[in-house]
Amino acid sequence: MSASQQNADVINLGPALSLRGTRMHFDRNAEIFGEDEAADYVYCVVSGAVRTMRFTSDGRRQILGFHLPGEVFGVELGAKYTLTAEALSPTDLVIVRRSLLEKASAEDPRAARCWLEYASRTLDEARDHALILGRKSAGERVAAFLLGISKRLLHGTDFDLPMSRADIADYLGLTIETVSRSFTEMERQSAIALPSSRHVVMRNRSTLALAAAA
Amino acid sequence: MSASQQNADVINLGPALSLRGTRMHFDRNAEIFGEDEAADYVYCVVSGAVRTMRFTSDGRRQILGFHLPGEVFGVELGAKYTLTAEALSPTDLVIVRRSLLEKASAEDPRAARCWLEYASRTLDEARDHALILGRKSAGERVAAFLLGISKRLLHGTDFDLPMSRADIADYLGLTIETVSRSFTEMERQSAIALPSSRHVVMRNRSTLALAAAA
DNA sequence: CGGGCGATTGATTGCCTTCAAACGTGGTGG
DNA sequence: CCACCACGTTTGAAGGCAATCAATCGCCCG
Repeated sequence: MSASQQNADVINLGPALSLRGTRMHFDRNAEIFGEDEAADYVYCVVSGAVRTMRFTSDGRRQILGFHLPGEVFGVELGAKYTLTAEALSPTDLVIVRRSLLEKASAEDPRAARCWLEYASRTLDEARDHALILGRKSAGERVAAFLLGISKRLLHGTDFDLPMSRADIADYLGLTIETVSRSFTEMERQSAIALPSSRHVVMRNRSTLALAAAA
Repeated sequence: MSASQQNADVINLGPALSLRGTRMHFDRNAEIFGEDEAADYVYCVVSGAVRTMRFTSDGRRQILGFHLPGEVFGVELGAKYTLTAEALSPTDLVIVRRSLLEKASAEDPRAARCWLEYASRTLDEARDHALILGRKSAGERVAAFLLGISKRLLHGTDFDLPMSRADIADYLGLTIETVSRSFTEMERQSAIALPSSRHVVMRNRSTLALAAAA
């Protein structure tokens, strides 16, 4: 499948930072780590997908990010995780002790740089997310979401969404129904096609980009 | 005024990371740095206050954070700033070359740790902000904002807001009118008093905490 | 005293949520 | 093998919360 079989149990944080780890499996909806747990590991998705999220005291959920195959997550800078991670579907991960990452960074400035760049990207994404949540309409949010996701897992013209409408809604600060209606509307505009609810065909990227108004 | 006069031109990123810098002044609404500029400096507010923000292509503004006296901002991990910073009022800052910070971190692991902890806090705040923007009502947002701000600049029972209703609105993803109505409502509930539009008296913190529903 | 800007308040609109029902699909057990 | 059930999704109708439009107020400064 993958070009490099030897990368099976290796996390790649950049050109100068590869770490050998352990393979683990998580069932759908299984918790990978929880808020306030010691942040002793970093993770890389091999197959499946992951959501990270935070909750209000009365149980409302905000999804902060999705993590797709090849992507790293759980790299916290503080001592504890400040969010919760769950598997969206049956998921294989590589986990690496955080201490190994810190050791590598201490020894090699280039490795430390990779780590910083990773953190930088995370922060940048959080800021874009705030812009979407604070200042965009429902249609714009969904369009932006589709563009962002498609950039990460598009092969050819179409792809499968690894998450439900409920997950998308909790990521975009909307309801399931509004997400569904927005999908239908994008389809009506021929920006996408939806042969099934999880399968998205990109029909007109520029229409989508226009609708995202980023 | 301040307890320690000798700290005048020093940025304090933590117990093990103090750096001597240069004092600078910015007028109200002056740009301190802009998106895509080289992130060559880090900043600390001496007096006044600062907003950091990002824009949509059609000009809508999302304020990402406010920075009050004693607080550090502009510590980017990547090569360029990914946001814009402006002075809320006539503001004095201490600026330090980023290279000095990097040098200190390379030489002293404790200094590097301070830097990490700073970045960690920034990311944590961004996540809380996403939760507020995505999943809270107008009243909850304003209550959470007042609690957060008061924790940072409360002396006794009251404080002065350094920012306008428009700034608060763009921070909370609301309109000026909605922010104003929420303030009035909090006042009606005796959670706060507003002798003038910028001056807030904390009357009942627990009412506010209840309204914030965090 | 007049002008300008920010804040408040009121009236109305509209977008998204809520409530409700139907649809489709995948899985299970009869 | 098919019927049935559970769950996720879609669609429809109604309601509500915040946005928009608009007018007034208050304050600072000229």
